[in-house]
Amino acid sequence: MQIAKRYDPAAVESKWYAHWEERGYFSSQPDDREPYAIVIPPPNVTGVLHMGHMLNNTVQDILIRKARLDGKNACWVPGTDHASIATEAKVVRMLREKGIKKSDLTREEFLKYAWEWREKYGGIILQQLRKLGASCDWERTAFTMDETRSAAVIEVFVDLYRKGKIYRGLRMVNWDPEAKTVLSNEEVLYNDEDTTLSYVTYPVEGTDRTLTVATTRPETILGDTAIAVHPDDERYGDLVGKTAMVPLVNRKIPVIADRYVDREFGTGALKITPAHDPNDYEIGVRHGLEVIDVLNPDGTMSPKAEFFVGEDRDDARKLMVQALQELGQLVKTETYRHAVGRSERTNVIIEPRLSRQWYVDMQSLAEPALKAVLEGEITFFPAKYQNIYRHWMENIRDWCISRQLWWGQRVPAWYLGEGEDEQVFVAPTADEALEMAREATGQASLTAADLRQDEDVVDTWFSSWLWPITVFNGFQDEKDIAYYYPTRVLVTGWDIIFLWVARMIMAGYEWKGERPFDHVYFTGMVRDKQRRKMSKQLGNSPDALKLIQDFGADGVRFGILSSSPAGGDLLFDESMCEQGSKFCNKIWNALRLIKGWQVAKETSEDERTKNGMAVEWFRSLLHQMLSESAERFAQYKLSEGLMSLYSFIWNDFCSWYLEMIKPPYGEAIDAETYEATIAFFEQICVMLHPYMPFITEEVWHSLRERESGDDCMVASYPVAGTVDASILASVAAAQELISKVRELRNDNNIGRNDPVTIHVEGNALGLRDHAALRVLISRLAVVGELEFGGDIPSDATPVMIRKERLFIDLPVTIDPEEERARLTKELDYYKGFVTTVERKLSNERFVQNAPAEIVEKERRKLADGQEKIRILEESLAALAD
RNA sequence: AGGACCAUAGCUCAGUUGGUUAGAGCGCUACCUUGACAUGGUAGAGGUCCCCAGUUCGAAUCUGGGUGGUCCUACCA
Repeated sequence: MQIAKRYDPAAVESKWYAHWEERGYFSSQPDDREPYAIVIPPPNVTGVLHMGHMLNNTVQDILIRKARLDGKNACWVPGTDHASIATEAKVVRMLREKGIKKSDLTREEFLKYAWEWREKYGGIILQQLRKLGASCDWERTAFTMDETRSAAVIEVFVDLYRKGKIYRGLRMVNWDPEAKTVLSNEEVLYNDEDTTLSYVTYPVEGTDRTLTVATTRPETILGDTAIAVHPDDERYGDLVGKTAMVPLVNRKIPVIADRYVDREFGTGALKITPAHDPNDYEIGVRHGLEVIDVLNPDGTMSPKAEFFVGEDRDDARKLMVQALQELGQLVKTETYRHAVGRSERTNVIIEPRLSRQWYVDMQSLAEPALKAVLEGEITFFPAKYQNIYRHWMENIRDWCISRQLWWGQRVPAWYLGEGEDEQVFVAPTADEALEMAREATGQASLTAADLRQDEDVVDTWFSSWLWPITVFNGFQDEKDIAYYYPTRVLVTGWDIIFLWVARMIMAGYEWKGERPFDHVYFTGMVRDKQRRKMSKQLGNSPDALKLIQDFGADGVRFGILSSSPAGGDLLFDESMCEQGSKFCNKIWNALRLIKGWQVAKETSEDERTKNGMAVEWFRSLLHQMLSESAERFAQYKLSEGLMSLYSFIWNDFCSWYLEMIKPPYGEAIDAETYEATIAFFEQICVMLHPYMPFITEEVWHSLRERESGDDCMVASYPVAGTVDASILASVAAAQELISKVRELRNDNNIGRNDPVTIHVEGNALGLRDHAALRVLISRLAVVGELEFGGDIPSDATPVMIRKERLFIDLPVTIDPEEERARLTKELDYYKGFVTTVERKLSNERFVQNAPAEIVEKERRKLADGQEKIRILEESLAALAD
């Protein structure tokens, strides 16, 4: 069989992905097997694959492929999120480029454009996931805004309303002036930023004094309705109750006293703008102050400001400062650093705004969700996120769920009447709402036209939090949900622990009475080598698809996983992908080597003996590997698992095992060893498959002819068997000896194929009785003669392996000085070693208190060390002769 | 301001309930084109386990304090 010289990922990957899909390996239906379900964190429907997705989905694919190989009914449900703010913003921008303003469109017209956009771009990211090898059940692809998911959202909204857990409230909210919608607290990100603190004076009527306040928002002065000082502040006590004058607008406002004011900050006097600051609002309520909203929803100054109307808040701020300066009411300005809240989606500065919105009362939802995590019903990996989770859950605040957008599920609330008389009817449909309205009012003549449906949609996360239930159509149909739910593990970034993870847990208990998943695996942030976040602005985010092109999907999967323990940030470096593609090449070349061998029925006895041992040795090693890897999977130590496989394949399999059994040039290998080797390679393929699915499938098929349906992806994961410790030990000793010989060759410039002689003292390493070991050493160390007894040449180099001595006789004479130096260095090491052990053992308290086995171990260490010193000194003395 | 987590080789990280004069991968250095692979091989250098104190026969590991970092929450005129 002719095998290409180079591994060609591109061709291999598309071939096998199509094959798997065609065979239906990705799809899952309930059956008698144990279910293993994962729901994907749905990427934004208009998004493109970035490094975060690559990490996240590689992890999920590894877990799901491993489960499949373990014989479980693996089901990975893919889908996308409608991401109302982000998508609506994109559609608005697209329309603007076409010269269409959103404000000129009706809701229906806009939604038509949005759906078109979604049809066109909505599948891109899912196509890209295929390139990565993701083995999702594509037939189950869901969308948070499709019919099933939307119906669930409405059902849940109505259900919560009827339970009294959803209400409407007038509050200060986080307003995004670009998206022109309210946001939840979790969608606002705070960062320290430099701003200017302006000191402004207000004249106080009936006195010749002024009050100076410090503010970062001079433009909101136009909406001031009071000045507050601390009641115990002696500086201002006599001014409380007097009237101050707002600059420019010349409005008369009271000077009030309130304990909220911090006497230490600024001047100790605080301007109160109830419309534009949450604390000012509270103070306003306490003192019955007027609320003057000087801003429009888009962040420009409203007519109520009287000045700078129509100017953006930033421009208005500058104009205001200028105006104050001209009036002589600006005392000074200074730079001030404080936390500024920005919209997670649009990155604009959040504007506090008073408005009426829908809220979910979180208290009762949070209780079982908190308990589940604290009591270990749901386990977090890594565990440290439990603390963060607990802290948030114990201090949870109500969730603002309405959004002033069109792209999303419309709030199922209908209103009758205006103002004070307004009545609300929450129902799944307009008809039911109408029925309710007729009943409530006793007016059978009411028609649909009398009711107005709420204009808002619900928060995207209000559909996402139902995801583990709705992807299995869990509000309509029992079949799938009963089988797959709870899912096994959720894999997601820790940054959405509150936005998503916590809320899914709440929803799980609220509607299914059960956890949505057993485990949560938190991935870290993907950063660049300098630990900077990947971002478009910095241009440090590599093109995911180009990486796959350059290194192959397997190479990229290797690179992205090889240094990213759960919860830890991933410092992405392309060179890790390169290492992955080199690894593919290594595996590929092992295949080429094996497939290049001639197989014979009969080979020499030496060969068969040696190979028999090599096969048994490697079998033990493989079993050891398997039992270790089970624990690693259970603990989600995936990168460790990959790295140990890497070393197992590269070092143990390629560098040792294959070299051990490699037939001499021009000769053939015996059929038995050959078959065993093919079987080993197959098991290696299966073990590596979850990490690197493509090359393993290709190698699997190159190893031998297969019947249709005999694919690596659906093979059985090997089971750990017994480990022969004695064979591992004797081969390890042989490896040590072989390395010593190589080291000596290297140090003395002796060619790889120049034979050396080894003199064995006594029965060192049991070599007298172990033919296989003798052949092995002779072959790998290129030993001409292996001699027992007889005279040992005085210039032969002694080496210590396991307390036993052998002499390596090189075809050149070693410089006695260099040899002395080498031996002295080794002697020094052991002397130091023995000293520390002796010190320990001569300490009576150690001998008394330490466990017997530890003391015994130390005694053995001492004896071994002393023996080595004896031999080394002997050798040094011999050298002196 | 309160809290969480972290600090081990140049870099990224392992290091079980305290018990190898501290490990891996990458990188670095030297040598080697040999017949699967130079996308390779052989070897080497490189660490006061952040600092100080304590507990202990014994501390990278446990406790306290300090320093530095990351993050969360709340507030911030």
